[in-house]
Amino acid sequence: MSQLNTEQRAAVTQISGPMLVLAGAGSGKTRVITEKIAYLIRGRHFRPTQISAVTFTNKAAREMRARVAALGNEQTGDGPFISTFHQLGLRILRTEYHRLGYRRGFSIFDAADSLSQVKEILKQDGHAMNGAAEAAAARISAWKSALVGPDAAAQKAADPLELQAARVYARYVESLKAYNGLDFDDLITAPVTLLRDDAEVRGQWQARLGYLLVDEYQDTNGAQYEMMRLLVGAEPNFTVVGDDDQSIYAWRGAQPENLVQLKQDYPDLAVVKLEQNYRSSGRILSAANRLIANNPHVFEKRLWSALGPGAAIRVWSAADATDEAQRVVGEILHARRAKAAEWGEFAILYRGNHQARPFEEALRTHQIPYHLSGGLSFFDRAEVKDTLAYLRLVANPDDDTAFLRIVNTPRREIGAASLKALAKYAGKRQSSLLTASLELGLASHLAERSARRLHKFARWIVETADLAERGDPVKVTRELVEAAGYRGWLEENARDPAAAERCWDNVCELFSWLSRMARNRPDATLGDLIAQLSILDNVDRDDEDRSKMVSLMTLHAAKGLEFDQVFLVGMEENLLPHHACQEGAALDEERRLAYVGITRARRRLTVTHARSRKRFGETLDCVPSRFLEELPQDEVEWEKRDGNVSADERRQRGRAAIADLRSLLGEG
DNA sequence: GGGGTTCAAGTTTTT
DNA sequence: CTTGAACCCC
Repeated sequence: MSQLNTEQRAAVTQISGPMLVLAGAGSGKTRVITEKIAYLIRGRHFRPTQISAVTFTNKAAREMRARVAALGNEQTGDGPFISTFHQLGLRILRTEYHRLGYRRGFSIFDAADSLSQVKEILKQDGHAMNGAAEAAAARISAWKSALVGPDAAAQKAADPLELQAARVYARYVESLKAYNGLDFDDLITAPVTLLRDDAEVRGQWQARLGYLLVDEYQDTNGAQYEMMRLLVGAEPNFTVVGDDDQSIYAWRGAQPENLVQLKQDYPDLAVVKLEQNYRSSGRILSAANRLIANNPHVFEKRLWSALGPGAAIRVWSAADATDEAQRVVGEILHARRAKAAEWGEFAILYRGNHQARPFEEALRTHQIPYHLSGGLSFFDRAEVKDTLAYLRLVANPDDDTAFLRIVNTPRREIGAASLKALAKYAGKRQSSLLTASLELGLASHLAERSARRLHKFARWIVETADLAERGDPVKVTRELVEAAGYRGWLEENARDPAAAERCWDNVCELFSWLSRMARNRPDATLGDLIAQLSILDNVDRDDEDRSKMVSLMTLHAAKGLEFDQVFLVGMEENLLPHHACQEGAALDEERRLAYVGITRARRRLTVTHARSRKRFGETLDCVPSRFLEELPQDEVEWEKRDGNVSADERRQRGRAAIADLRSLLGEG
C-alpha cells in the first residue's frame, strides 16, 4: 500500500458507494484492483466470500487470482470469487437453472455449436446460405448482448435480411430450450432475466454480494452491465476500472458508452483518474499519446511517465512477410545476445491470427522457444469436441447437437437418411433425438435395421448415464469412450500414426482435467464439470514458463500484458486498419488496437510493415499504415530505404547474419 | 450407407 | 494455400 501513489491509494481506500477508476495504459490498474481486494479483506470490511471480482478473459481472471493469493496469504479455500462474467453467470445458473425452465445437466453450446444450429434452421427453411449463417449468428449474438428478444428484434428489423435473422433467432431460442442448452450469451442474459423478474432471488444474490469489482469495464456490453446493476442493487458498493482508449471489443457488442452511462445511473459516482504510466519509456508513451489524440474522447486523460525518454521507435520496411519474420527473429537473436535478455522479454504482436505463420516458421528454424496464444484452442480440436459430445449427451439426453456429432462417430452405420427420418419423428413427438431413438414407434418410420442401430446406441448412452449417476462419472464416461472404439477410429482416420496418438493424448488430457476438477469439487455432477470445462480456454496447459519463451499473439490477446521489447508487425493498410474498418467508429477502434499494441512495450518498440504480401497465392503490393504517419516523427526512426535490394538477396543476407550470430552465441 | 473426388470460396478480433 | 461443401460413384 505504501508503494501506491496518491490517486491509486484513493482508489483503493474508498470502499463505500459506487466508484469509477479511469486507468490509462500501464497505470497500475490491476494493482489497484488486487490491492483493493486485499484491503477490503484485511480491514474486515467484507468477508472474502462477499467479494466478487469480474474480468473478461480467463487469462485475466487467472492472473488476478494469483496476484490476490500472493498478497493476501489467505489460508482458507473460501477466497473472493474471481471469475469472468460468464463464469459468474454460470455460477448463478448452477443453483437457479430450474427457475428458468432448464433441467439438470444442461449443456453449454460453444460458438461452433450455435453456428451449426443456425445453419440447421436455415437449411430447413431452404435458404441459400453463403455466409448467411455466420451473419445471422452474429446478429443473434448482438441482439442477445443488448437484451433484445426475438419479438423485439423482429419489430426493430430494418431490412428483409434482418427480419429473416429475427425469425431464425426465434427458432434458435426455441431449439436451444428444447435441447436444454445455453449458449455463451445466455450465460449472461439468463441470469439477467431471472434477477430482473424474481425479486426474491435478486434479494438473495444481492445479500450474498458485499462488494463488486469489474476490470476492463469499457468492454462490458448491455447485458453484462445490466447483470452488474442487478447484482449491486439499490445500495451499491462497487469499483469498476476501465479505459476508453483500450476499448477494442465494440465489434462483439461491448459498449464503451457504459462508462458515461455509469455517471447517469449512479449520480454519486466517485471518479478517480490514474494518469501516471509506470510501464513505458517516454518516447513510446508520447507516440501512443499522439496516435490516440486522433480519436474522439469523452474523458480527457494525460498519460505521463517518470521513466526516461528511452530508445527511439524503429520502423522497418520489409520486402514481404517472410522477410519481415526473418528480420524480427534475427533482431530477437541479436538483442538477446547483446543484452543477455530472456526469450520471454520479447513479444510479436499482430492483427490477425493468420499473420503468425511466417513468424512461427522463422522461430522454429532457429529453435527459439515460443508461445502462441489464440488460434486453435484445445477445445476446438475435433477429438476433444467429440469426446465432450459423448459426455454432454450422457449428462443431458436432450442435447441433440451432441447426439448428432457422435451418433455415427465412430461409424455405426447410421447415415443421413436414418437421421433425417429420426429427426422427423422426433419433431412430431416433440422429443429429443435420443429419446425418440428409444421409442418403439420409431420402427415404423424407417428401415428396421436403422431403427435397431439407433435403439442400441441410445440404450447404451442411457445405461451409461445411469451408471454415471450412481458411480464415478469420470471413470464411467471414460470407459464409454473407450468402449466406443474411439481410439481405433482416430487411428483409422488420422493421416499418420503420430497424429492419431496426439489426438488420443488430447482425449486423455481432457479426462485427466475432469478427474482433477472432480477431486476439487466432490459435490459436482457430470453436468457441472462439463459446463465448467466448456467456458474455459486454452489455459496454461502449456505453462512451461512463459518467461522462457517469445510470445506470439494478436493485439486483442495482448491487452493487459507488457513486454520489454515489442514487435508490432504488419503495420499496413488493410491489415491495421483492417480493410473492413476504414472509417468512423470502426477506424477509431483500429486505432485503439494500435494504441494497445504500442503501450505493451516497456523499453523498445519496433513497428514493421511489408511492401508486398501473398494473398490467395497472388502477390499484392502493400501500403504502410496511415497510423505510422500519425506518430510523432521526431520520436520515430525510419529505416533507410534500400529499395534496390531484392527480397531474395535480403533473405540471403538475413540468413548469413543469423548464422553469424548463432556461431557467436555458441548455439545451434 | 460410405468414401472419394472435385470444385469453389475466403481469410478479424473472442467468452 | 488451406478449408469446406457439393457431387458422384461404389
